[in-house]
Amino acid sequence: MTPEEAVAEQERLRPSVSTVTDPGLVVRHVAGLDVSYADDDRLAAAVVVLDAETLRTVDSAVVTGKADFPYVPGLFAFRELPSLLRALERLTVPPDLLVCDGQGLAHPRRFGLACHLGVVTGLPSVGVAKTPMGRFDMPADARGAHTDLVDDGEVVGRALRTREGVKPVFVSVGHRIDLDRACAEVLRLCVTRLPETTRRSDSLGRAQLR
DNA sequence: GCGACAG
DNA sequence: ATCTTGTCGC
Repeated sequence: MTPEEAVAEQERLRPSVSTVTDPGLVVRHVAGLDVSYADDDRLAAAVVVLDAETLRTVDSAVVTGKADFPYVPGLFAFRELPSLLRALERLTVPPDLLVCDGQGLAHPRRFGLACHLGVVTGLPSVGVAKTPMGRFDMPADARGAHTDLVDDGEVVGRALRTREGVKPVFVSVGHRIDLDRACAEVLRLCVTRLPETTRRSDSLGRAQLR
């Protein structure tokens, strides 16, 4: 797939994104997804499923593969999506929400990895990124404090303080969820700066490469 | 033309 | 993404 075709694919799928939360949505099992890279072109896609209440890991899956698409800002999903989908297929416990390592709507074409993964799977999803794709004012110090993440005049997400005294993370809607709920779900997954879903999938993936 | 640009 | 344990500070 060429970069041009990838962009066309994003524009084709983008209209399917929903920012509405199903009134009956109960998030009991949350999946965290992440991809780790080796020195060569090998990679490991990992997904863990946590009990949202206790934060216990109730399921996980890892797959190895090759990076067949280069890292291009704005086309990040095309590098990680194929392997992440393979890992998701291996789960036994079906997740109610996907927490992705990257942006959702906070993307130049409003279709980051979290949106892509959400639309393709049909599952609610949120993006949690460590660096912003847009401008923001620093939120207050308290855990839970947040400010708008703005790109091109639009509010595309939030800078969320998940822990006092540390840099905020950047939350944006992926699919089938609203921004308030997305932030609430992310916050309850945070013991340290990053959600437990992200931390555990990250360590599972890098362990697989060893 | 120059800088920006998730992981 | 990746290189990476102990250590400084509140």
